[in-house]
Amino acid sequence: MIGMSWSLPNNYSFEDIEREVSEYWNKNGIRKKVLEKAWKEREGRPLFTFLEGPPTTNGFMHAGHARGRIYKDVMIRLHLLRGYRVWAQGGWDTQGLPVEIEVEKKFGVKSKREIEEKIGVSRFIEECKKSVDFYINEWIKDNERLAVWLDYENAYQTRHPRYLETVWSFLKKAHDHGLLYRDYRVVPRCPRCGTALSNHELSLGAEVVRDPSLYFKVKAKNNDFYFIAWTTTPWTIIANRALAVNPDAEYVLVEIKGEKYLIAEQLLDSILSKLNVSSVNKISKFKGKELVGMSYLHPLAEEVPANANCIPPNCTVVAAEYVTLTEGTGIVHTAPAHGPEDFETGSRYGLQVWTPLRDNGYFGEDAGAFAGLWFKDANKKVIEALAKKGLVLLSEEVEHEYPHCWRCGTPLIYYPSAQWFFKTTAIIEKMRNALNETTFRPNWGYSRMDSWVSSSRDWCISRERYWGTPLPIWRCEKCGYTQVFGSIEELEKASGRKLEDPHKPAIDEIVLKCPRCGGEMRREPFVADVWADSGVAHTAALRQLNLEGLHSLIYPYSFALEPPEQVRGWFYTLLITSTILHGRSPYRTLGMHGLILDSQGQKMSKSKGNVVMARDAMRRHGADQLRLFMCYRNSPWQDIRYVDKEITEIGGKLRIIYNVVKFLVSYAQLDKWNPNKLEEDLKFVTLVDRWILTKLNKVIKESVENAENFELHLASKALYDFLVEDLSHRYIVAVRRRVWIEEEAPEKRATYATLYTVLKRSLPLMAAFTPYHAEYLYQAIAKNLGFESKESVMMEEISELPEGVLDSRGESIIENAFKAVDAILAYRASKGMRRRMPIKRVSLLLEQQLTDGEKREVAELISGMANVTSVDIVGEPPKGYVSEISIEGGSKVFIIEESDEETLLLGYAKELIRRIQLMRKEARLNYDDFIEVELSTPSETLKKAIEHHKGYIMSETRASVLKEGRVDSGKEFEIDEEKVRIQIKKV
RNA sequence: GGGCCCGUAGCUCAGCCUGGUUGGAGCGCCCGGCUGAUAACCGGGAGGUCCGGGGUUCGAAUCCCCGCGGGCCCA
Repeated sequence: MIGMSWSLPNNYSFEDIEREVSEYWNKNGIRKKVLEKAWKEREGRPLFTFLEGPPTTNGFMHAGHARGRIYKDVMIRLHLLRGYRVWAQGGWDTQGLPVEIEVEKKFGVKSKREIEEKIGVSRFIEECKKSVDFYINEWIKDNERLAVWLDYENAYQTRHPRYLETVWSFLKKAHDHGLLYRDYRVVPRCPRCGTALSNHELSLGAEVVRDPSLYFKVKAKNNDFYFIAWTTTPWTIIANRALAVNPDAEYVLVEIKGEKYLIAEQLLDSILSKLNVSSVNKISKFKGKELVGMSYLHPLAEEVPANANCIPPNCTVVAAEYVTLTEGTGIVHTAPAHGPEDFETGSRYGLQVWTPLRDNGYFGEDAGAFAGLWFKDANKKVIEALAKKGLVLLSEEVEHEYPHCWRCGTPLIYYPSAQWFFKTTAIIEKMRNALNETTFRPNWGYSRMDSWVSSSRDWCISRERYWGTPLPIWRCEKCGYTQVFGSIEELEKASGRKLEDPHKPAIDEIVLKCPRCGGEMRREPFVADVWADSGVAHTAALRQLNLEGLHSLIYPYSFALEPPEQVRGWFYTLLITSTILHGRSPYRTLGMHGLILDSQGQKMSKSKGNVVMARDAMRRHGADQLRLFMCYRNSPWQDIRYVDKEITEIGGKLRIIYNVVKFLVSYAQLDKWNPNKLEEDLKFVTLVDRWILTKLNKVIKESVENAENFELHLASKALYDFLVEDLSHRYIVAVRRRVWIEEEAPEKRATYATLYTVLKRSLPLMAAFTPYHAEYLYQAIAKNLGFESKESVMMEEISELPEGVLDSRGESIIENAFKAVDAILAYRASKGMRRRMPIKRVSLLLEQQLTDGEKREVAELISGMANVTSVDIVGEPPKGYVSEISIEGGSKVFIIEESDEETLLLGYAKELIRRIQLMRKEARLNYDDFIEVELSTPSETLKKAIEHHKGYIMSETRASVLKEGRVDSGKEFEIDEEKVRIQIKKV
């Protein structure tokens, strides 16, 4: 346990660290302070304004959400640390079907009728509000745990009156420009939810399903042949009103088994092979347009009364360009009520838009034999009825994509109804121009979004539901005159009523008098598509706070970040509304991030049950490990597999960094070193110190620049690999002998000063990625070494990036020295020599010219790291040597002499030291405890080693007494088959 | 049918934009070593038709074209 101490115990625990930091932040309101300072005290600084894509408040945060939020936070922190003036308002998507469905589940109701009859609209809406409150609260908890620093206190909520007013002003402006219209149209509809869906919602819920693939015969009227039509939705045949052909295609009349069939020539072979018919007699041939106008007998005339007496143009052949010859028969069964294209054809030819299907998905009484059936269940009955009359040519099944409700999974139907539309098609070019101002990360996002925008269709913005932004549209029942209100105030003025809450049901009570005919005007009974809610965030978020005055400063937002599916969702609706309200793109840079897959590479989904919740991931790994994993593992825009082992592995870097800090703090404390005389101490730096300081500069620059380009994988790799590989594995290994010196030494001061400098400058950058660890280590250094720290590492600034390389010469010398060390170690390994056994003499030929002092330093470094008794730095190859190893350019290592008796004895002395150290560790002695050592060995070699190196052994092991004698307790070891028994005792 | 992304060691991925010495890292595996911050680490090894095929070039994992496979999206 750490407690609020900023201590550095031996048993590293990320749980303890994160708990303590979390308490510290909460107790002192650090998040709020940092964000406030970054806005209020940085006037005139470069701006970074972030637009939060509001999470829907209908469930908990899962790993995929967490990934996006981590990146958002890293970008925000980075800009905070870089000294930007930062705007980071939170936001919540609080209305719409997703919220309603959550509440429906709670009540166990499944249809709109049940909501209205069992619960009542008013109570249902109250429950929606409560549910939203609950989930916002839970999300904030997870966000705080994840250390996502947004301003939650001032977060926008789409349900707020001043927020949803902006949806109204958008609609009003659209209406003023003639871009809002009511139309009777065939739209995708969820029969369960009882509402129409927009086209972009349609694409959210496509599923592969098995459906009938029915080839059926339609008897020509006053003729002896059959049209062959194909469908995967036999239930729509009930509402059939025409057969469509491609006017330019060729059709043939063929005879099979005594019957005559009409079919597209190009598709004849594929049909014949399905029927197992090898050859046929082609009777005659027609162009599609020659068939137009021919009448047929409705295939379900007997079963459905309304189909019995079709009057042309109903039940005739019509022409349609969209009829393709890639599948089916080239003759498309057309039901104007159940397909958008069918509807268009229907209105061109004046076909009846007729259906006995009700909008709840069940057939009504007028469906005759099919009355009361669920539309999907009617498939089977229709096929049976046709079969009975011999009208089925071929009935099989096919796997294909069919649209389903993206929230409840019910198969959708196309259904005619009156809806409100925004004329997106009229502003496509404006939107594309606006989009030109936006940069994408990665930049292929641009072409993706541009092509989506280019193919825009009009946006069905009305939903027949309860909990949402009410459409502010009043329409006269008598004359159809329409009025759209752009604000609550406007509506209040017109109605003379105060509106406490602009939601349903209160708002529906407002009835206005028609200014044109004096009739009664009632509100159109719709709420707005939720995508319109979040889609006005660029303006509504400030309006909610009564901060419209800041709009010109904050808008267009610097940055937003979401998964690429938002190209057709939020990014898209933001662009639409922004183009209408302000004539430009609402965001300067858009980032996109990839998915989280499960460990098998499968997409996470509720149905598969493989979803990882954010809080579970954090319970297991902590926030920082998860954050680092997300940043380090892969580029932000590629998918990542969630694998526990890999999170732990990458997270392990944090432990190493912890230990680096512990190394500095524990030795500096022993030496009572502090950074008061930092400048002075830095004057003592040697080559290896300069090497790490130079690298530090490079790395900070590289990391920050990559992060600013949203290449967080490169940014985090640069920083964390530097800290782990260069600082911990190289630098500390190289210099640790210095801190073991127990007297005042300039190189020791230099080491502390260097380590301190590297950490002090790395930790603020680290705070962007792993804020808990950065804060803890920052405070730990401050409290234990005593420097004047900021209240939080997040208040530090990385405002200036170092320019260029400070010391390339020193850098290359040290790099070569390290290579020489590696080469000697490799040589040793190839000879089967133990590391502890010293090599007698080595010469290093370096390309660079070194001063005597530098030579001494490099020699010492190599001697220590590679365990060589004597190292010479030379200018030309030595006369005699055992082995020559090239390292880089012209630099070479020469092994002059491997060993002699003296090094052998020294080696044995080191073996003994090692074993004594091990015993010290096992006895849990402190670094500065003194011991008495007693040894006994029959080995002459070991005895000699002890004799020759007594002082060395004693000083290395902090022994005040070292003697040979009879030892019967302690521990026995074997060194090269020589036995030795050692006993230690604390003094 | 169209658009976008991806295909490099057993696994996860860098490198590709701006072509150039024997193509890298981490993990895993085998062998050896080391361990007074570091249940850490160090050295060596095995393991690759850089998806395939064409082209450009003195030279292609990298640029171009055509395929194949996987993913996302649209139709």
